[in-house]
Amino acid sequence: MASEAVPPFIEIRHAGEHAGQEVRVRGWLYNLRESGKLLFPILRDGTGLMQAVLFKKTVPEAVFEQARHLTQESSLEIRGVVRAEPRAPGGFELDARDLTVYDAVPAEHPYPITPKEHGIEFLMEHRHLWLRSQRQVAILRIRHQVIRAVREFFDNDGFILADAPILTPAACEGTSTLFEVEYFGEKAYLTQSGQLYAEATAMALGKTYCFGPTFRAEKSKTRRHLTEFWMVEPEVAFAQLDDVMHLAERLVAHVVASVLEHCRADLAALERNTAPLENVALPFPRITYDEAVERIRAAGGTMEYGTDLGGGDETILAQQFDRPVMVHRYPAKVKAFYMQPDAERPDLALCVDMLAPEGYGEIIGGSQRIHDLELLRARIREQNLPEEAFGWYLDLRRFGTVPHGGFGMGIERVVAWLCGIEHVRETIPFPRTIYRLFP
RNA sequence: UCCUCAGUAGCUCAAUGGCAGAGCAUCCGGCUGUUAACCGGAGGGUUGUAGGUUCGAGUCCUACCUGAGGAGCCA
Repeated sequence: MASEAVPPFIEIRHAGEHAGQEVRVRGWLYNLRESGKLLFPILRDGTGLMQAVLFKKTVPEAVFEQARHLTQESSLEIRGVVRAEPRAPGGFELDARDLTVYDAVPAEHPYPITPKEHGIEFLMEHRHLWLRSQRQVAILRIRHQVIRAVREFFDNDGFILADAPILTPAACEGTSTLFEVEYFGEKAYLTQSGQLYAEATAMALGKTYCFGPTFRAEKSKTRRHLTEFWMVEPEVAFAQLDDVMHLAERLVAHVVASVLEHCRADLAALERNTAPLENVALPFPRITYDEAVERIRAAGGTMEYGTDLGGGDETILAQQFDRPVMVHRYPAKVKAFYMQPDAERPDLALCVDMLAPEGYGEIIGGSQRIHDLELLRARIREQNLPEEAFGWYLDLRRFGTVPHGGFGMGIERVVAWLCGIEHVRETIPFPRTIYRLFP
């Protein structure tokens, strides 16, 4: 091998495998400390952080001078020898021989996000840069793992991915507000759920799921709401409410276990106490709506029977369990038109909400669907929904209808819970909230 | 939509109705092991906008704008 051979580029996460070797690392300057004739640049490459050491006498004079003036987030490449260093964060350090700058951030316009504190408005305004911080990187890695685990779960269980359209002709549920768009002279709406379409694909494929963005134009302004969020929605032919609940708890248990297995370092970076996550094992507790109301009242809540659970009620209830709890059989009148009534108590819907522990609220909502044609038509009329718009949906009950059911799981709420963070806005790269459409 | 709170240097925040300040960031200098390094120095302001009260307003009043927290609704 020629003595002039250029050393290979390595990712920082693999630095430990190259101890004693000369390598090149490229990335962005995370921080730079100076101590006389020593420079300590910390490089960030998306896979980790690594500190390099530049001695004034072991690198060319011009290189040292240039490095001394480097500003935060300048992009660069460092050639050097990897050395085990117990004091370094990753356990390894780079003894620099040379340093090449790709782009020096000008001092007149320094990188706005400094290592100190910032307010949320400023950070949101600079979301495109905020993503580079260690905390955001850790959250996005966990989001990636959640999505990977969800798809792995369904794919390994015989489900077929069959995505629903994002542009739709009418409301899936009459209640929520929709974003309206102009569609070649007609009105169209951004989907708020792929469920109705998933029912059609389930009749074709048996077990299906769709996974994509959904939109709600509600003026909700809380830590649990985005106007654009990602939802995974399985739908299963022949499934009844018990099957839906069992599927939901198996999915959540798998996702939690997968994140615990693959994201230890990221959870640690977020200072997430993983003990509550370790508890998440099957089976999850199941209580009826009636029991939930009793428990909430006994715990000092003031909810009225017959209404939906509020955010505070959910927290009171979830605090009584060490893992997610499933609340089933809500009063039919507070739930969607397509939910199958309980045969023994027709005023109740065969539905289930899963509440995450630690006050993270509802992460799953699902039900057994009405499969009887006449009952479904009656419900559509009762809710004053346009029957003609649901013609294709009613067809599913005209041609070999069977009991079926499914649920929707909000990815951002699951990620927020697993990360132990306050607000869902940090769980998606570019959040859309009622008052923010930028960047 | 409703309720509450906040807007002062690039950022995070101080300033009894009486001279607009500090830390970080940036620039200059010092230091051969720094860990949000440290030490010394410099530059940096139409106090969100428009009115009003007052001898005097960052501070009090009114309206508006922007943002945050919460409620309702939801995943």
